[in-house]
Amino acid sequence: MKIATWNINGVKARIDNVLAWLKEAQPDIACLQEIKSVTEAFPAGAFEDLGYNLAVHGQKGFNGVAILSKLPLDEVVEQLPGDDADEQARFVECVVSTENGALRVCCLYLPNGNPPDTEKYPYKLGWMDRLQARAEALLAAEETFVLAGDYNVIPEPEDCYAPNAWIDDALFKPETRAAYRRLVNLGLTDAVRACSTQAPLYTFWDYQAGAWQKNNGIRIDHLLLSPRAADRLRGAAIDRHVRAWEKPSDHVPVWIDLAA
DNA sequence: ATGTCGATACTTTATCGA
Repeated sequence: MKIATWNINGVKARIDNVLAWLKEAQPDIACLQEIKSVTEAFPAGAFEDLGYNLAVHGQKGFNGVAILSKLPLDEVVEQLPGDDADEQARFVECVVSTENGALRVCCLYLPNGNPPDTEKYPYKLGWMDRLQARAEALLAAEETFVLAGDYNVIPEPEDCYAPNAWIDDALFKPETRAAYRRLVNLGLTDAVRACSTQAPLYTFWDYQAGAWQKNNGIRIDHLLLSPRAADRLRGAAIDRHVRAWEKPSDHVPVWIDLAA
């Protein structure tokens, strides 16, 4: 089965691209970030017509996430536990039934955190602590799960075009990378890195300064797999050709192929 | 070279977030 993640940068602006990509890629499950829409305004019918069940956690103007799934959604959680005062729509997770048992898919839009000398950065690090706790709880329950989304984290220097230019950025600061390493070191598998011998591998190219034309990209969209999910990993890919389409998102879809 | 987008509001241009 194919599970994808894609920051679409606005569902209203991107609906034609998203539908075209869904028809081309045929993912079983697609985790979308930055829908920039309230739940009520999300174009559910267009996705239901393609055979998808929906779990949408929207917000006015910014953020917003959604899961599209061809399998029925047995359970949906719309909040990352750990802070009831957090009103930003950055998380939705679901459980689906597969031939190999229950699979939990978490769709996350981790805070950007810039500029780092503002309250935005501690919010990002706090959010990463909560994600760590969520992963620990699911591992303790021996669940099979995938954490898919826009992490706004450049894991390693080889994941960006000019590491020295990113040193003070919230996406690459040592504290950010350390928090991401703590998460992975729980025993999770970075699917794209596990399936590739290449570097660099980018998933985002800024709209500015001809970043796409110069291939000045960064790798910030990740699928982290629990051990039981990693055992079923058959492949992973980045659909970078989508960045060359008309009116593209600044991110491209990233997907994995799991056995059954 | 902070060079581009998308969404919002007491809109028709400035702002915010990325």
